[in-house]
Amino acid sequence: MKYPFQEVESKWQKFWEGKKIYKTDLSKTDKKLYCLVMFIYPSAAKMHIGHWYNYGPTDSYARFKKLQGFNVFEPIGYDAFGLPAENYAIKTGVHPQDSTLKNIADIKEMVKRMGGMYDWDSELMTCTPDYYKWNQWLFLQLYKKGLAYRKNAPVNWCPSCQTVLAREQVLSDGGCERCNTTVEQKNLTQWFFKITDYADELLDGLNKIDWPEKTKLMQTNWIGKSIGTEVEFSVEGYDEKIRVFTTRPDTLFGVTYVVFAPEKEIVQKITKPEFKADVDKYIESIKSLTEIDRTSATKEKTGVSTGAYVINPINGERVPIWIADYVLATYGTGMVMAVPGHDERDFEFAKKFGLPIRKVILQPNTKVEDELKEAYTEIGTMINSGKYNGLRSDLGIEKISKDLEAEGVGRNTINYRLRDWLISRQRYWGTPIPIIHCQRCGEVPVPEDQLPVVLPYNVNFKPDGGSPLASNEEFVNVKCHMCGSEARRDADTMDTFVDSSWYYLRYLNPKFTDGMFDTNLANNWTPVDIYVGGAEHAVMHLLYARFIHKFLRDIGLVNSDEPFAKLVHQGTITSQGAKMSKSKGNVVDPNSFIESYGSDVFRMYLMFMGPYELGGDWSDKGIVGVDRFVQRTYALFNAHKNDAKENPSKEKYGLNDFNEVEKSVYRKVNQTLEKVRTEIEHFRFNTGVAALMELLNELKSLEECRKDLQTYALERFAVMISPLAPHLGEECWNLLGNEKSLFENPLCFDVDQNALSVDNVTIVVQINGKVRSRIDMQVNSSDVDVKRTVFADEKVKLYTDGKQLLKEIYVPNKIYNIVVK
RNA sequence: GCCGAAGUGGCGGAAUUGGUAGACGCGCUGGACUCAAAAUCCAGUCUGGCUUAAACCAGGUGCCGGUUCGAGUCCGGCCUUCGGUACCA
Repeated sequence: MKYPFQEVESKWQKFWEGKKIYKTDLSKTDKKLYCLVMFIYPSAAKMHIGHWYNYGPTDSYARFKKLQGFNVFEPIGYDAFGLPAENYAIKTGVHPQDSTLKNIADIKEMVKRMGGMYDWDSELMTCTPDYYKWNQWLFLQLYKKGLAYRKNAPVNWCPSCQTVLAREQVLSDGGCERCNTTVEQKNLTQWFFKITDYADELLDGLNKIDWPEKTKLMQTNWIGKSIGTEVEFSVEGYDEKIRVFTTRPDTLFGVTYVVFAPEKEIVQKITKPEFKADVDKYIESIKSLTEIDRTSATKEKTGVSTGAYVINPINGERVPIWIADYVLATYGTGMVMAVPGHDERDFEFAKKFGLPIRKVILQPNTKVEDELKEAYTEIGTMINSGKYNGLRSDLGIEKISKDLEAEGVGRNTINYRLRDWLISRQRYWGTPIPIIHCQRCGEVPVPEDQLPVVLPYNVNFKPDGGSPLASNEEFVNVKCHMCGSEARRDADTMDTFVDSSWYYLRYLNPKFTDGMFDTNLANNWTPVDIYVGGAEHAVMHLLYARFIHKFLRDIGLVNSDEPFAKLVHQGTITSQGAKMSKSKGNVVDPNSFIESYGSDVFRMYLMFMGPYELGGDWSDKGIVGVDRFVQRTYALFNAHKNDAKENPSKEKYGLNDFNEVEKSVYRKVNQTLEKVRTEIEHFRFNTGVAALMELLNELKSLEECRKDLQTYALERFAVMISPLAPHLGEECWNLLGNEKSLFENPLCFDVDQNALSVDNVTIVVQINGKVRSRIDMQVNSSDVDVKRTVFADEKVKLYTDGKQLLKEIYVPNKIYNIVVK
């Protein structure tokens, strides 16, 4: 009889739902385990393969932990605000709220069909006022502490999405993270969250969390902490002093010019009249360049002289001021000292414009008079550096830095690459920013008791350059809370990454009305024990959430430093070598597989495909293998109906109770218990499934075993397979005659360590490193016995007779290596 | 350019601290069942050599070299692919 997956799956789904087996009692914190998967972005009505790959295995992990007796909390929800819904609305006229709610309903049905053990009482969606109210409240707390502020700055503008983007949301090729359109630079007044205040802590905290090294490294690089010195130069002919940031004060004697970012205001002031025309022309010319062109490291360097000079504080030398676009206005002071001898960029620039190159660091094993063919950027001996000559340059860094500080012309400084998080968006489908702009009072926060600022349903969300909310008079026009005069609401909405920065806290009680979330529960249940999601969030969501968590801790709402104790990235499933996308037409629809094989088979196949962290290219070639495995499993249990009732097994047996076949089965069952446990524990589902397949193969000899051992084996098999194929597992368990559901009464069998021991081992005999023979010995035979047996072996004799014995290495129970000449 | 990960049969992929390379599955080949097919079951399946066959021998984990009794695993130098990053001073 074929496994009737439709019937079985819906039966157990109804059972679980009816018994509320998914429900977690959060008041019990003993053996608590918060297993979280990144919530769903409901931009389409269907769950695609990527969702299944993310949620299925994670749910299996959660179920496995539940069977082990953990009090598992596994919630799910919807990251419901965002651009795709709004773009869809622009195209079709369907309101984002309507399409989103519809999508969520469809997705929810699919998630249930998958057999996820989600706590539906904790379900949340970010687009409801009772959720986003707390985004606004969070904003106000940040605002109070000066961590939410508005400034005019050059920002990334996506002309297609018609909104600004945070820097994290611009791809490395300059494209928009959502739509790939090349972003433009614009000077706009925008809202920022001051994540940079937490830069150091975000860096240090990485040491305390169990995350993939690669992800931590990405965050480290993104934060880009750089320790250096700010050196003050005076501008010749002006009272003005300028400061440059350098990590190499040891090369200060090698400065032959300085470079300002062209957009620095001071450029206008210090440029000599006869250079003005060229300078203006240059500034104009770079305006037409895109950010990518401008910052491309492969682009040839350009720049012009201003005709002005600064004085080098270390030696009083006069060096020219140039402007060049390779100096970024937004990093450090926007001005750098140029040391062409020891900096690649400066070298290239100096070569091109004929500026002097001075060697001040001597490369070991080279001569002072050797010409520099390229910039030497490593440590060496200081030369041409006055009283510092002969000093090792890394020591020179400290020494000069100290001396500059003593002279009052320098100080130690730390710079970060990290910028503040730009959170305002000129779009409709998001959280309104709780600020009003009063003609008299200026920026006024909406009082907390007036939250939420509700997102109006009726707006013109067509993109015409401005924020859609701005055209909704009813929304925008308000009286100032301070003075009562006419005011306008801020018409921007928040980046949806604000929503996802704290949702894991809200899950604990999404109906909580006394605050953002229940602090008691949060203190007991966070940090999240295991968090699973895509690596593409490494420097976006995963950085933002850490920042917000630390802020919430600082205002006393949580007591932990980090939101996610352990992080696992699932790999990406591609299709024909490319990311699945509608535009490429390579999207694989999981539904057809669910319909022909059922969700257990599909889930298990996704796990069996390969290492979870690796993902891979989709192919359905092997799914029949998993299906066969399921069919054989079902057939086996069907042939053993009520075995557990009729022939109950003991908890444990002695190996002496068995004949050889029984011993072998008993051992294999226990080896598999051990194997499956460690594999699932480490998210190595592929080898976990393989171990169960091996066991099933071994169980071919089950009929030759005594009846109670059959029960012993089958019960354990059912329990092991149930996290991976939950419906099948329950069904098998039930077929054996067990009355209580596995997930209703979690159960986990211990490994009989005695069964893991073996009587006999095969010892491989190598001669000069080549395998020449194998001998079977009793386990832990004495070295003498092993040696005697080895040398009695015909093949060994063949290779050793008449040869000189040089060496013997015996690795007990494994290998016997003989070296002969 | 820099940083990181990975290269193993026809395919997806296994291989504790260096210790029998190719688990498990797909595919393929042969057989059983069948009037026949599908499904299922059984056997075989890294490559080459020699064999009716088995046994045996040689080679083999991207390439070149090294360490070691022994290397997919460690070290040095390359090549390729995929992620991240892009003049951050």
